[in-house]
Order: sequence, then structure tokens, then C-alpha cells
Amino acid sequence: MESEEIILALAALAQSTRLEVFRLLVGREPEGMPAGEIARELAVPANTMSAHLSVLARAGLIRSERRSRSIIYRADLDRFRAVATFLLKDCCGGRPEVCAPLIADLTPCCSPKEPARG
Amino acid sequence: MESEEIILALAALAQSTRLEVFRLLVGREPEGMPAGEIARELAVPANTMSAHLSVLARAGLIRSERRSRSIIYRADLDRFRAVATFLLKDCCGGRPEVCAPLIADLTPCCSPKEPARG
DNA sequence: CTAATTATTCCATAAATCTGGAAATATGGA
DNA sequence: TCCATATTTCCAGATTTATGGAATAATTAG
Repeated sequence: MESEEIILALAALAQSTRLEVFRLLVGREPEGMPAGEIARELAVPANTMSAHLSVLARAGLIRSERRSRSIIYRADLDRFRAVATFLLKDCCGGRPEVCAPLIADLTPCCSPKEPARG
Repeated sequence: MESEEIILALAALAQSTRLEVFRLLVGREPEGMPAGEIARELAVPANTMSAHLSVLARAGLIRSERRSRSIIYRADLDRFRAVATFLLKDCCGGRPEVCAPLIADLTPCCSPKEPARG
């Protein structure tokens, strides 16, 4: 994963509407959500939302697929994880003390080996 | 940690010079680095660099402290980790499958207090 | 084909960001 | 004091981003 892609992803999420969209789509995995419904849910005009969706898609954070008249958007969780991993490893590389508490913090929610619960 | 702060942090890192600065400062922990040396190292004019440092500082990702004529900048690793945690938990909350592979990926580099499989 | 639905592209405006020259501020030394 | 160093602030121009009205495209129903 290139630095350029990371910047694209960070920029895509660094905007309130788009961050909300991404959150919304993560919550709707794996079914996804049509563009119009996303716009309605967040009370944003359809064309404005279309521009935001395009930014998120160009950053690789969401994917679209036409289904009949609707275009269904889905969060790309693998990509999101890749971005987070890059960002953390980039700093964690020489600095385990950065990630150690983060792992500790995240582990109760979802540990690697076992299917997690709350 | 508020959404607003997250957006500020993401926007701060979503720019190539600033991402480089942050990387550089993480590598220079805990001594830090004077503003002028950062500018020289990345071949950016002092006033331009000052603007970028200001953005990173406003986002809470770096801190400054005057030492004689120099102003020493340091990465705020706790803050960085807080941003990463918020971002991950925000999505991980209902979706352990996002974080599980990430933890698995990060663990070899830096495990928490206890070995992960303990 | 025509109409309705869904979503995008085109276009213009407003706002924010990036950049760096010139001037200003802060510190320490002679 | 005056001077050099280190950094920031002021300012302006260039670029990018955000927003939404109007027009356009894609799909389906009748």
C-alpha cells in the first residue's frame, strides 16, 4: 500500500459527511445501501452525496454495484483495515509501545484466535 | 474523543509533507526535533513548514516546546493511538471481524503486557 | 415509445487549503 | 545596545474542495 493511497483514504474520511457515510455503511454490512437511501438518511442532496460517494470510492473505502435502478454501496472493510494497518505499522515499526496499548484496548472487543463477543 | 477531533487529525495526516513530518517525528522520539531541522530535512521553506507544523499541533498530533532559540517538536504518540483506537472501535464496535486480523497482524511486532495467547 | 425512478455528470459559486516572500517576534551573545 | 539565529505571522496568489441547481444517463413499468 502506497503513501499516496493512504493520503487519499485519510482525506476521504476527513470530512464529516463522508465519515458518517462510511460509519453508516460499515453498520449495513454486508447488505449495503442504495445511494438514494444514504442521501435521505443523512439529509444531503442526491448530487452532493454522489460526489462524496465518488471520493470514498476513489479512495477504495467503498464499492458500488448496480442493482436494477439502484446503485448499492458497501464498505470495503479489508481496505479500511489495510489503511489502519499501514498507518500503525508505519509508526509501530520501531515503536512497539505505540501499538501495545492499542492491541490491549482492542482485544476485548475482538481477539484474533477466538470469535469475539462484547 | 469527538468526531470533530478525529476529522482534524485525519485532515492533518492527509497531506504528504505533514505525513512525512509525523513519520519523521515518530522516529525521533523521545528527543524530538527543532522546527528548522525538520524543514531542512524535508527540503521545505521554514515558513511553509511552520504552517504545516501548526496544523499538526492544532490536531494534537505533535507538541512543541521552546528550548533556547529553537522550538522542539515531538510526536504525541498517545494522541495518535487515541485517534487510531477511535477509528477502529467506531467500526469494530459491531464488527469484530475487522479488527481481529489487524490485531493478528500487529501482535508479532508488539504484543501487550501478556503474550496474546496467554 | 412515454413516463417514472434512481443516480450521475455538468457547471458555477463559495470556502478552505497550500505555498512562499516579506516582515515581525523571541532568544542569546558581543 | 546591536547583531545573528530560529521561528512565526502577515499577506496574497494559485489550487483544491464542498455544495447544489439543472441537465443527462440508466433502468424498469405500462
